[in-house]
Amino acid sequence: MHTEVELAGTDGTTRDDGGVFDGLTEAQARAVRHTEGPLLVLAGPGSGKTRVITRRVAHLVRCGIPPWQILALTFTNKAAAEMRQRVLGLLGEGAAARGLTVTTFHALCARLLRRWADVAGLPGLKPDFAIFDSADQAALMKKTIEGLNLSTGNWPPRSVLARIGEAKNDLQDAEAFAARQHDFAGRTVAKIYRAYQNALRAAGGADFDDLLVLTAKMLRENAAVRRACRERWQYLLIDEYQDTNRAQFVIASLLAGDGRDGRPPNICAVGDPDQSIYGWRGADISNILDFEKAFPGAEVIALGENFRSTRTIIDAADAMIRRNTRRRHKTLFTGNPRGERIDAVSCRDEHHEARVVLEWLRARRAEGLAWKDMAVFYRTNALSRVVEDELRDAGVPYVVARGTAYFQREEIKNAVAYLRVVANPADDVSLDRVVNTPARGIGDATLEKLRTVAADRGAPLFDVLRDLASGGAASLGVALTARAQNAVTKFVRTIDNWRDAAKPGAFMGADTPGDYETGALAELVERVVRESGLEAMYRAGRTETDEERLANLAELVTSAREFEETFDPGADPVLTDPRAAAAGERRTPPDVLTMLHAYLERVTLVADADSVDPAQGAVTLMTLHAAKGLEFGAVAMVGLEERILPHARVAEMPDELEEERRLCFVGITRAMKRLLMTDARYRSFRGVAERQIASRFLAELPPDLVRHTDQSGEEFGAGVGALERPDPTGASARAVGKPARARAGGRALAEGALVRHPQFGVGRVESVTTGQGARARIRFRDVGVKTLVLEYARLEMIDEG
DNA sequence: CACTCATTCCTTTTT
DNA sequence: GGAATGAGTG
Repeated sequence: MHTEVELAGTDGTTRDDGGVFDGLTEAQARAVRHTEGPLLVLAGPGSGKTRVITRRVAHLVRCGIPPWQILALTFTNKAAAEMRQRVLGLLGEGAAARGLTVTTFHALCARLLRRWADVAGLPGLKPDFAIFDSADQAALMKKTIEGLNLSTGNWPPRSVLARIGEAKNDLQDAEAFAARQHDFAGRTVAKIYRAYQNALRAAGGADFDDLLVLTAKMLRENAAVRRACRERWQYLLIDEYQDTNRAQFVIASLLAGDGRDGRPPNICAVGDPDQSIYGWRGADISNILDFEKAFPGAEVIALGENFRSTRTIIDAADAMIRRNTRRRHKTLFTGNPRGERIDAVSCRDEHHEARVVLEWLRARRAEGLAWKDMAVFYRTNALSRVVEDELRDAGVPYVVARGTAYFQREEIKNAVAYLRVVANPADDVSLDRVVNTPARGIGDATLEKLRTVAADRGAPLFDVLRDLASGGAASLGVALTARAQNAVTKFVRTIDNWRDAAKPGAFMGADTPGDYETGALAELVERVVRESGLEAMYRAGRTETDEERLANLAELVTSAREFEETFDPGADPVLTDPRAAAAGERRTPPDVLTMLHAYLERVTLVADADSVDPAQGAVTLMTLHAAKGLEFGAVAMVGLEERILPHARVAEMPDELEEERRLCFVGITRAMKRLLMTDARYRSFRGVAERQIASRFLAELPPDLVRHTDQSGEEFGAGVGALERPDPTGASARAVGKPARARAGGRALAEGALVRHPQFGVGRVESVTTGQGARARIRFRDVGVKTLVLEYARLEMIDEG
């Protein structure tokens, strides 16, 4: 990266020793200068937070602190990468920063656990544990609930997981949780909690929450581990401190110490209580509100001056956020010009809203702003689709910030599941996914028998498969066809072959002394993609999506290669001795299995926000949550309606209103120059148009700062959206889109007709049903056959056929 | 055992 | 509007 350019361009600084203080305000400089003892930096939006953090790290190093004694923690990989990049820019890429640890909470915990799990007395957790993401968690939870003969209808896996997650964030293990439950529902959840943890450990897994909880437990209960960590990291810096939960607070406190050993807690927490938006995930805003209670004698520095936005935007944001009660007073102000008023437009429905947003963005473009300097924010992901359609139809380039999307794709999940089984054959969840994908004759009936054996033995399923492969069905006491047995044997061989290839000291099956060769991991990934049959499976399909899938699999190999190339054992907090790393000493190179673990860790811990890349020349679409920490010249916020922002949940949980207001505050303060906020009078949820009320937050903005136009009564362009335009009265909205006969674009639809779908493109109708919920089966030229509900599918008639 | 078709449910936000 | 699940057929 061009760190030098960036450095000179944004700061005007040089590499001179005094450079770290150049261009800083008095308050910023104080925060940089403070090195010993607890420090809390209350950094308002656009107050130069990142700059302060990076300068502070550079200053510490300049003061003679060895870089490997510094630990900087963030919440996202992107934030970590950015911070590292900027620090390196200040210090130079060379040895000056070697050993500096900049990472996320979750990644740090994963590493610490791998390093010490077996010595720290964490029952059942093996160092090669797999990290279970939310999809894995849900799958395992479903199995667990069914295993207890409970119904997933009464005990929805997602809500049970949410409850257990809350308990975990509060550091209650299954026993502690059980002790607090007195009613039937609570006791049942406690039972599920215990069973879930057992299943998780049996599968050699740890979920996201476990990473934090177990690390907190380990640091608390194991003095040796605690000492080792404290010895290594003497200076602790935590970004977005307002988002820390109880477990993270405990980890931070234990790493910082309480000063009783004669060393002051050198913890620097940076954050803004007004931007705390992860309360639902267990983040505890009291951590930052009561920082001085936890760390007596802490210095507190408020950065209230905003360098990002116009005065209008800052004044509006400040007026709104002042209504919150749970906050630390901090006046927002800016020396920037007043700028334009905020645009607020009331629209007729979501399609009209999308059109309004499009035209507004075009106007900004006409004023000379680049697409990449514009963004659209929304409260829920579901709101993005209509905007996407509009931008796509208009030919406006856009990207949706969905970093996890790539790894959620079926083909990638499959390939990753194979890799996870290679890394850890006990991972039953991943094994379930791949054992018969692609179909290889190991069907449900066969698996059911083998699962029973595994359950009886209390062993992972793969062990049973392996025994079957070597000893035959009779040895397990089950009856299986020879065909099934052969299929299993072949599968086990395949997996074991890969494992052998990845074993320490082995290189693609052959023993290779000496260094780890870059490319070995990518080669393993490539082999898995090919030999698993996944490649052949997607190659067999000839549709465009199959081609896309093949391309994605190829991309996975590339990503593994890139990972290898950028992997730096010296930067790893626990793999190598930091002093040795700092001295540039060569260490034992990692084996392929170690690399595989590290790679899977990386793959599992990606977040949506990680994928935001403003370098592309496109409008960025994202949730308000993902927007935190970013800035754009022009921002459009859609869906400013009651039950959306603030979210409907507030009706039941009034306490959450303040967090919704903070979310709105975060959105507003991302805008540098121009801001548009829209609401729609009618909006469709699950296909039903509902009457909407403008958000109370709009009314909280000082009227003189806003230019409001009400277009909700106006007519707008007919055409594509005509079918589902709701009736203005709302009462008969459903009737409008439900003609007795199947129609598209107002014309009768019959077999053989040629139609266009806004997303799927051109297709021919194969069959059609009439009446309530009329559907048409359409063969699309590009995406294959789809069955669409005519009421919702915005079909355009090309030829009646 | 694999594939196709129909029904159900869905909706916060994410490491 | 669509994904995920479940029933039924070849």
